[in-house]
Amino acid sequence: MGRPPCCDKIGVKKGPWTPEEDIILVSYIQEHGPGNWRSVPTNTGLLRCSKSCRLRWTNYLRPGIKRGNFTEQEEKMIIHLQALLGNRWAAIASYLPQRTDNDIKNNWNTHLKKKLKKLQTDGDGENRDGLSSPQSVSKGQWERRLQTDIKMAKQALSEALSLDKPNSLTDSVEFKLSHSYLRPSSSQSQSSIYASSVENISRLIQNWMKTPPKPKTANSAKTMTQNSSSNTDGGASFSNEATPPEGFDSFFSFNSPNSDVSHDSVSPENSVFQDESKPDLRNQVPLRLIEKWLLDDGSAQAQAYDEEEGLISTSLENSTGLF
DNA sequence: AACGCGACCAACCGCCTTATA
DNA sequence: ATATAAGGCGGTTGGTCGCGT
Repeated sequence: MGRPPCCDKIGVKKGPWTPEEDIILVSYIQEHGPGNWRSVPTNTGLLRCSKSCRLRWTNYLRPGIKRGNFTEQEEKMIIHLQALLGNRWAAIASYLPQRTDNDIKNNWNTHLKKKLKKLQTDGDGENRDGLSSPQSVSKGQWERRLQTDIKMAKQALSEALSLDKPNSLTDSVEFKLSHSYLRPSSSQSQSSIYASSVENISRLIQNWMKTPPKPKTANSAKTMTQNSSSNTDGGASFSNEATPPEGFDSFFSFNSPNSDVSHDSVSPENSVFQDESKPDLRNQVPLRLIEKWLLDDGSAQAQAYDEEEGLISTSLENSTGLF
């Protein structure tokens, strides 16, 4: 037979999450780690299906998520990646570690699609800035995708072959960055990571108890989220009535104001979670590969790319006309 | 003040793939 | 090998908010 049944669909709550539910979920994940979503509703008493719990975690509660407006840099990157990968939001999100696929998808549907459309009508479909028009994108899209897939496969293979011996690849900056979470310092095992976060969450709960949200409200969660999304810093997600508890502050303070898309903004703790909920970067094309590809694709005049940030900075510079 | 409308976004839905008994 | 549930993903929906009239 198959697996045991997940969660019976009877009495499953739907709709916006309340702060209480959020805290329960976060506390549980702090203790047990993400994964095994099937057991989450039963173990926490949450009247939510496992799918809903997972979604809430990955799209909202997971540490390291940056909320609020997208930067130009991010938008440009999304546009390029969308042209490259199509509507594969999860894949696109893997290159924007602080953004969720849902976020990117929403941003695309509400902003970027219009921007591109406007650009297309304004520029009469002309390619002024090196950014591919939708037509030109679809024209060579499959060819490009194939090319990318081949590169991905090659890269994955070369990494797999070189895993056992340190070499130039493993010495590279991006390798260190994307693998740093695999080598936690001896003083910081995974369990201790969770433990420290448990402290945070308990403080969070204490503070939250002091200033409980107004009971009304199917909107309390919504209020939280809306406030947080208007906060371009991202991070803490409490309404103004309930001032951000200090625990929350430290727990969700992964996003420095200028840490837009950089990999190294991922803290070790963050990485532990991201390791679970984001695609493993080892299996992704290194950013630089995509970067180079985009450079080839978008603009022949772009020569160098930013070593520090690992972004598609230079090629994207060429599409500043968009914004 | 009331209404309409569009923008925004969290959450749901349904399908597909993967894992497991 | 097969059936079935979990997990993952993209598309869509529905509630809320802000702005203009």
